[in-house]
Amino acid sequence: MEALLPTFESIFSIDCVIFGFDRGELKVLLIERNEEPFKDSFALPGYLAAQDESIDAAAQRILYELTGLRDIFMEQFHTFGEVNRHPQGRVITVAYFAMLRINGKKELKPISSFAKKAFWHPVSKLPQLAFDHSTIFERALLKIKRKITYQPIAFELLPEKFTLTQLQTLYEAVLNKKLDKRNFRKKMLNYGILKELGEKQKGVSFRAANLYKFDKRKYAKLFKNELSF
Amino acid sequence: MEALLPTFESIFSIDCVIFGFDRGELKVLLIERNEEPFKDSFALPGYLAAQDESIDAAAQRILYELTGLRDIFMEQFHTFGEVNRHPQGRVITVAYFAMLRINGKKELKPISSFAKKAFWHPVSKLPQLAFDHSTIFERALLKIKRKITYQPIAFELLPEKFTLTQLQTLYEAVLNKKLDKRNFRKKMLNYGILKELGEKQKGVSFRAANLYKFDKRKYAKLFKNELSF
DNA sequence: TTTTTTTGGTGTAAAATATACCCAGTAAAT
DNA sequence: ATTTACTGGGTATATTTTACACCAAAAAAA
Repeated sequence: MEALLPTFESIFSIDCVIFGFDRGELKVLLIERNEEPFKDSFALPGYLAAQDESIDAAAQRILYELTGLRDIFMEQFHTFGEVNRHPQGRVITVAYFAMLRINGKKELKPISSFAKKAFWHPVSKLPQLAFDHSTIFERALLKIKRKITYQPIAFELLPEKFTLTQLQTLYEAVLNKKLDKRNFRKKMLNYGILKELGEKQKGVSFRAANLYKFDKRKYAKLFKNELSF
Repeated sequence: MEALLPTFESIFSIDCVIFGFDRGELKVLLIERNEEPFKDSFALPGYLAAQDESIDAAAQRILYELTGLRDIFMEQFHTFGEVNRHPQGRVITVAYFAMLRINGKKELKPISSFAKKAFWHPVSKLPQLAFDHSTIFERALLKIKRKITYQPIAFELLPEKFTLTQLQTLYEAVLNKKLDKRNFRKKMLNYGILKELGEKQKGVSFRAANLYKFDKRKYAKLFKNELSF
């Protein structure tokens, strides 16, 4: 690489806002920092990018190192570049978000010692976060609020098989408002992207609901015709 | 600034996609580069950010230096961070877009010698651009196509007083499809964000059309009530 | 076994919104 | 006077959105 470019001590980092959904609650993945600055504080999983990796690749690597999660589809949504957002220098950060099934299988276990632990925290009553991470989080939340109304990102948060009530509860959690049950069902079923499985919920202490799954093929077809939610 | 952070020869830049509208055609602001790499090529106005300025401020400064334009409201839309997007080193670039009235008053005159000239180019039949600027441009175009359907960004492209036909032509240029005249008018007038001026177009060789202007106050009110296009 | 509790699942009417579609009026130029 | 080029308006239909309430099913408790 030629040294024709002026440089300064700039670095850039990646921060990830990973949303999950559990027991009717919307959650976000946080870490407890193990290094200064903001040692012991809660923060979004994020770290410095390396010289020889694209920002998308950096996002994948960093999320893995801090949480043990691999191959999560993340989407970039905003870059934060205020001069003093990092107390130790000029760091601009590219923020990504993702939606993720929280299930027992995927253990949260930081690989790097940079994070003491990684854990899910309810989106309501979020504590103060390190750096400008509260701002970053708010912006991510706004993003998924908008996006959920025109793209089927919600399904990423649910188990593969889910009931319509679970789906509705999720929408209500993200949008933070009540929805009408009949209209919600009508609308969802009308999109034609749900496949009814003919199976029932099990192990519940009330009438078992029908299970559905998201039908990717039908959605792809819908999308080709330029339709969206 | 303490030197606690690892650094590498990273830099970041800003690129601006400025849209304009003239004679029924959608245009984009390009520069002709005066420095290697890609000397003499066409490119989006863009340059390296400085250490002590936020990325938003850098965007303003860089646009000014390369085109002479000041105080243009720009919105960040994506950050491009492939490893090899710049032949001379690792440069990630934060891309901004803006909508701009093209009118005689604002002269395009690069302040910095980095650009030989700045000029408007029709969006259709755009030439090959330097670096990954063609990709950046495409992404910006997609962005405004979506955005124009739910936010009144179109008015920024028109003169202060405009006719409904001009407005429609603009929508057609951005969306790249024909719209029905009566429905378009009905819809626009229904939003209630246009103020009819009671004036007529002048100097046209056919029946003069009514002039309108965008009513910011009414739009602000609309927006408070969470409505959008 | 009966009752209670809890959730699942469904339809219709009214209102709002979006779509499709054409022709007379006006000004300017010749 | 005629031609040219554009403005400006209304209605019928289809689609989408909204509001709204009750019975069915299953498990748990009595």
